[in-house]
Amino acid sequence: MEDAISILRRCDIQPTPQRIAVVECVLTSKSHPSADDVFSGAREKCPTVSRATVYNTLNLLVEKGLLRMQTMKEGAVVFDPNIEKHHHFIDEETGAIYDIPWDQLEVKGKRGLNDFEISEYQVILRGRRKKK
Amino acid sequence: MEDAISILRRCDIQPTPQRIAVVECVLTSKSHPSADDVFSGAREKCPTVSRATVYNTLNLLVEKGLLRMQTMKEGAVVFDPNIEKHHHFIDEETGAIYDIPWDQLEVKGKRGLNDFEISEYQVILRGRRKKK
DNA sequence: AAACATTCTTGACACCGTCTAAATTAGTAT
DNA sequence: ATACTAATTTAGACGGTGTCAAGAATGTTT
Ligand SMILES: [Mn+2]
Ligand SMILES: [Mn+2]
Ligand SMILES: [Zn+2]
Ligand SMILES: [Zn+2]
Repeated sequence: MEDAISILRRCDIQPTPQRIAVVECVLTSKSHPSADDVFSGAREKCPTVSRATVYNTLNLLVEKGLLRMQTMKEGAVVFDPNIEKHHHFIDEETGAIYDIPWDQLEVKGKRGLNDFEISEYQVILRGRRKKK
Repeated sequence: MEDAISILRRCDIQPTPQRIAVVECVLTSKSHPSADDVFSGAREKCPTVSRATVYNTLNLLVEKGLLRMQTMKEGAVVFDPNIEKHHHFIDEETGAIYDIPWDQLEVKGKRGLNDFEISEYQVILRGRRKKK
C-alpha cells in the first residue's frame, strides 16, 4: 500500500498531519464512509483536526481524482476510495454499500439513447444481503 | 387524468385542500421535483399550506405507493410520480433528470450475485443531453 | 352546543455542508 | 535568527433539508 505522504505529494497537495490522517482513513477504507465517518476516524489519528479541514481535504481528493463522491442514500453523500468503474448494491436493512465488479453486470441498449451523451453510468441494486 | 380527490379517496387519505394541492402539483409533474419545488407549487394553489404538511403528504403518498422517493443528486431527495420501473439519466450541466423507459436498457449478469437478494435495481446514467 | 378526532400550522430542532475571519503553521528572504 | 509572506487550519456562523411537538383550526358526532 502506497504511503499517504507519497499519495499527497504525487497530487501536488502539501502533506500536513491533518491531510495525512484524512487520507489514511478514507483511502484505506474498504467501505463507503460518510464525511462524518471520516471525521471520526481522522480525529483518532489527529485529535485536533476540524470538520472544515476534513471537508476541504475530501473535496480536494475528489478534485484530484483519488476519490469519488456518490449520492446513493439520503442524508449524506458517501466517499468511494474505489475509483475503478463499478456498480453498487445497497442493503436496505443495514444501509451497507457493496461494490459490484464492473464486468459482473452487462448493460445493453445504450444505442437507443440518441438524445443523450453518456459520460458515465452505473447500476444501483437494492435488497438485502443473504446471510449464509 | 384522474381527479386528485379520487386518487386520495382511493388510498384512504382524506382529501383536504392542502393535500389536494400537493397531489395536483406532484402527480401531474412530468419532472422529478424536490420537496421544496412541491412546496412552492402547492403554495400557489393553497397559499396557506405549510412546509410540514407538504412533507407529511409527500411521505404519505410514498407510503401508499403513489410516489417514489429517489436519491440521485446531493442536497435533496426528489419525488418521482412515475412509479413504473424505469431508469434515469441526469444531465450534469442542468441537473435535469430524465426517465429512461425500462425496456430501453437490458441489464444482464445478475447470476453472479448469489450473495444478494435483489429487490429492485436501476441504471443511473450521467452526461449531458444533446441539444438538437 | 359540547365533545371528540383529525388535520394543519408554527416554530424549534438536529443534521449536512459551506463559508469567513482569525489564528496557527510553514516557507522564504534578509 | 528574525522578519515577512503565503498556505493551512480552526472555530463558529450560516443556509438548507427534513423531522418533531404543541397548540390552533377544522370537521364530525352526540
Ligand atoms: Mn457510515
Ligand atoms: Mn428542482
Ligand atoms: Zn464503490
Ligand atoms: Zn423517474
